[in-house]
Amino acid sequence: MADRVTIVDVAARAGVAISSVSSALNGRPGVSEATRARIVKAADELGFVPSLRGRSLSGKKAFAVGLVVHRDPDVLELDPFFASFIGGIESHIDGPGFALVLQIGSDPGEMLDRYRRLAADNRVDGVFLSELETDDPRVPLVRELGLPAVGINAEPGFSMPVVRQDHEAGIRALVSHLVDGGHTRIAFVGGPRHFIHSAQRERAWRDAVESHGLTPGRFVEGGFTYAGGADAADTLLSGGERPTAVLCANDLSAIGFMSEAAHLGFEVPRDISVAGYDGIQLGAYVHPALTTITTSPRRLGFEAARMLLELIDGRRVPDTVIEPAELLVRASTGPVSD
Amino acid sequence: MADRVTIVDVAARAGVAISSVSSALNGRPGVSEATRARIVKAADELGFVPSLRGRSLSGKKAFAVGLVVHRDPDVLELDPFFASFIGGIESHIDGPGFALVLQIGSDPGEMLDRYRRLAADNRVDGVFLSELETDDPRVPLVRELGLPAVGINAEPGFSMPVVRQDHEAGIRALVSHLVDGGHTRIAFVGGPRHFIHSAQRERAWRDAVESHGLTPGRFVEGGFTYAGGADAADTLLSGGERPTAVLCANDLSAIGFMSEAAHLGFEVPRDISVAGYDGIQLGAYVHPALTTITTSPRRLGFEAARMLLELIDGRRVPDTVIEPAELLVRASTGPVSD
DNA sequence: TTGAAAGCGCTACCAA
DNA sequence: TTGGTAGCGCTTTCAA
Repeated sequence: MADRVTIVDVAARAGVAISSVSSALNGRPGVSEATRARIVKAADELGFVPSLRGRSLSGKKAFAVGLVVHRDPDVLELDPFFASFIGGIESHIDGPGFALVLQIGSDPGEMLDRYRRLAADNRVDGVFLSELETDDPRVPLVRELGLPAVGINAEPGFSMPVVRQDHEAGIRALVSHLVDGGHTRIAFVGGPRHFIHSAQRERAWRDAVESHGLTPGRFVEGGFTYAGGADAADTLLSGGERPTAVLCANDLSAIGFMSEAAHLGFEVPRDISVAGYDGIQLGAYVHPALTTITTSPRRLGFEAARMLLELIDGRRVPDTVIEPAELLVRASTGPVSD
Repeated sequence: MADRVTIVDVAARAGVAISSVSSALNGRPGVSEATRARIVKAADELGFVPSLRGRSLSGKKAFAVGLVVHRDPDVLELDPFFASFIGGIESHIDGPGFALVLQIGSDPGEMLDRYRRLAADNRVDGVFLSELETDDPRVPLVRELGLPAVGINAEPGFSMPVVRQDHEAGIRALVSHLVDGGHTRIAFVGGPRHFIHSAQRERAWRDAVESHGLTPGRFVEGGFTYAGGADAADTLLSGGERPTAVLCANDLSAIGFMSEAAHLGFEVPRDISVAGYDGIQLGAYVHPALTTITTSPRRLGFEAARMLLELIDGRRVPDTVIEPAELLVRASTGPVSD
């Protein structure tokens, strides 16, 4: 490995001072066009790449952003969100030369410490807060740490900049689709209620059903997992008043629900319509193909990154709303048959 | 945010030179016990956290390792490997104060550039190379860049340190289990052949089947995906000589295979036994529960991290072999019935 | 417009 | 055993 080319080498080659090189290469004023051109040429010839470390040390920036995923790897295994979300983040931060520091952990206590260490080490210039919970302790923490942060899918009026994808329209469209099909008993398989996005979906379901003059059906917690969805099927399909349709808070629990329903001898959608939320690939392949509401994690990641980099630059950023999640009707929902 | 506490502050408080502080806090010799104690006390009282940047700049280390996932986020969506693998990496690097820089990308050309940039920026001190392919261009690249690297599941005798989990024993056990059940036509649904781990599994299947004096059944490419597994079912179950058992190169394609088989009117395992490879959670919940070979991505991550940090420290490390992948018999395989 | 020099926070070397 | 100091590579201020 050849010795690293430094700003000193460039300055020497261009016959100028290093400060001029710095100014020229960073597009700062105070350098004549001729000099700038000469410096750029020298830098090119030498293959100069500014040292991140030098820049960090003097500029007090890490040129990195952090994402702490608070989730057990086993549960994460089937999660459709993060891979795309991270892809979206990177598609934005790459240009400005930022990198993503990722941490995965399941211990709740330790999680806050991870943010503390990221901040103490100046490892990152800002963080993303996803899977927000009500009274999420990370919110006061990042504030205390002075760590720029962007929240994902929090409520409007949240105490930090937020990027959000509207869920209500999609759920409303789904419920309308079901009501149009003659459904009156529409149940809900929710995620853990302490998650904001979980609660949001439940509320949207209630509101949408009520807006049609109906009473919301039964609610069962499905924990966002395949097994939880299957358990919910056991519960909802055994009891007396069976729903004719069920909306699950995510696709994975909907697929678990369908599988268990089939196992119990019910046919989807003839005996019960099932819908999910997320729009994961798998939903297109299961039998019957899953009706769902398609979200845009990649887009959320991209916008979150854009906002975070602006925050880091010291600018104020308004909340961002991306295109709403959309209803995608496939084969797992249909009209009531009796 | 209060001003950062620096080594200068600690030195002032302890009434010593900063060089002594550095030595004392880094456990280097040349400091008396009394002085060391005084310095530690001062550092504690001040809440001193050494600046990563300062250390990086002067020590020429980034205190970070990199993982570039070369995969389309949509495909990654259901991948069981990376979340656990990353969890394993972190459980080791946390202590030494390293962080993980993650990049996800699907563009093959761009991927090599990512490694180049990670190296040029000195963003990381080393990288993990997973999902190795035959003649993988990353291998010469990291060598050229002088970037320490650890390979995951490559062949013995690979040109860089490797951590490996034996797959042969598990596949042999599975094939024995099938042969014991009277199966003679055992097909294989493979992953893309350019992947080393994919080719390994295929070869192990061939060897195991032949070791029982049988001829390997048909081979179909399932692309490691649910849809690919389903397509493979279409192919294998329609033709004349149907296999009585099929081994899929990963669980996801096995689950797709089972789903499509059911859809085509076949019952698993009565009409055909199906087995996967990986041991993902989902396999426990599908109907029938999937027989599979359980791998240890978390353990691979942990060992890979340990090796990489040693490499970074300039030590030579021998290849590591973790406990072999194990056969887990569930309900999707059974004796031949006719 | 240009250049010199002072940091940024740390490590490591060399003298005292 | 201690302390002083020269880097590490850059940004930024201040003179020239």
